[in-house]
Amino acid sequence: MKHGTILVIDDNPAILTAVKICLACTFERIVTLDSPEKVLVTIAQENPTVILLDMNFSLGVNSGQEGMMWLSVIHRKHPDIPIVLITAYADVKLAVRALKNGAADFVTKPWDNDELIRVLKDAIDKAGEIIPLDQLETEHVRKVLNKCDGNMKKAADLLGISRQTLYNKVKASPLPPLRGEGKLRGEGE
Amino acid sequence: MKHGTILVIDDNPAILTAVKICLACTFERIVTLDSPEKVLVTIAQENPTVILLDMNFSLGVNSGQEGMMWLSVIHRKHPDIPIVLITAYADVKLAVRALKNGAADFVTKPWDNDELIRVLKDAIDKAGEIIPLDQLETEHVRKVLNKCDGNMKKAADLLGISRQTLYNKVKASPLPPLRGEGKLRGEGE
DNA sequence: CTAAAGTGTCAAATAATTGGACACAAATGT
DNA sequence: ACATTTGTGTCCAATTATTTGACACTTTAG
Repeated sequence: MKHGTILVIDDNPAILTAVKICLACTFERIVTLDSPEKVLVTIAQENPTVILLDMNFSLGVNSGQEGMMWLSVIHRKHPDIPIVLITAYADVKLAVRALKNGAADFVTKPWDNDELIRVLKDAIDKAGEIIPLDQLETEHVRKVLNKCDGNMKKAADLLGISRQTLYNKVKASPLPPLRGEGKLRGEGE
Repeated sequence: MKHGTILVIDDNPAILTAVKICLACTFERIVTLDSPEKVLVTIAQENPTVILLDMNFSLGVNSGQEGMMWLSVIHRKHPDIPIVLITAYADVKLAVRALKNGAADFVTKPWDNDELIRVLKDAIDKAGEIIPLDQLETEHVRKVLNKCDGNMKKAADLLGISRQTLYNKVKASPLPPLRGEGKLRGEGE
C-alpha cells in the first residue's frame, strides 16, 4: 500500500536521487526541495503526508541549527504533518532536541533503506491516529485526578468543570486504561 | 524553590553520591536505588516527582536494553511521572528510541550539573502542565478537522460526536488557542 | 479540639447534545 | 452530461449533561 506524498528536503542532489529510488515504491508521490526556503509554499501546494528534512544546509556548518530552525517553523505551522529528520552528524543532544521540538523521528546518514521506510511509515501511522473525544477526555481526566491525588475538587477546578460533573465522568468510566496489576500508586494503607 | 522528590537509579555508587550532592539543594528529598528491580515498590512508597534512570546495569552490557525495558515498565505504570534517562554510551538510536518510549529527556555521562538540573526541572514543569478540558477538546477538534480537510461529517464521525455538535464547537471557538506567531502567509491559495 | 476543606448525594434551572428533517451545493460514478 | 451520492447549513423538539446551590457527613490542618 502506498502512503501518499512525501516531501524530501536535502541540499545534496545525490541524496535526493537515492531517496527517490529508495522510496519510489512506498509513496504515491515524491516531492523534493534542495533548499528549505520555500518549504512552506511547497507544503501548501503539495500537502505532504510526511516530511523528510535534512539538518544541514550550509557547507561547513554542521551544528544542525538550520534544520532545527526549519523543523520548528514547519512544525508550528503544520503540527499534524510528521517530520522525520536526517543528518550525517550523529549527535545525541541534537537528536533529543529535535524530538522535543516535535520531530517524529531522527535518522542518521548513511541510512538503511528498510529502516528509513519503516520509520516513515511509523511516523505516518502515529500521526494518523485519531481518538474519539470522550476517550481523550477520560484519559485527561484521570491524569489530572492522579496528579491531584484524587482530590476531586482541585481536579475539577484545574479541569475547568464543576465538581459534580467530575463525579459523573469518573462514575461513567470506572476502570479505564490501566494495565498491570491491581495496586495503584498511593494505595499504601 | 525545591521540587519534591527525585528517585535516582544507578548501579554505580559513585554516581549516586555525585548526583546526591549535585541535586541536594534542588530537591526536598532524594531517594536512590542501585538496582531497578524494586523500582515499582519504591515509586509506590515515595511517589517521586521525577525519576533519573541509568540505562546500563550489567557490567559489560552497554546496549541500554535493560534501561529501556525499565523505562517502559515504569512509564506504563506511571505515565505521569517524568523519567530522565542517563547513559555513558551516547547512542543516537538509543536516545531516539528512549524518547519515543516516553522518556522525558536523555542526558549523557559525564553530565553537566547545571544542565542536569535544568533538564530535570524542565521535565517536571512539562509533566505538571494541566490544561482545562475544553481547551484540550478544542485543540483536538481542530486537529481532527484538519486531517479531514474540513469535512465535518467525517470529522464528527471520527470524534464520536454528532455533526451539529461539531458545528457548535467550531462556532464557539473561531480563532482557538493555537500557540503562535501572528500570521505566516502560506500564500497557498 | 475546632475550623476549614472535601465528600457524596440530591434537586431544579440552564445549557448542550442528539436524531431527524429540509433545501441546496459539491463531489462521484456511468 | 446527468443522475446519484455525499456533504452543508440550518432548523426543531426530545433527551442528556452541566451547573449552581444545598445538605449532612468525614478528613485534614491549625
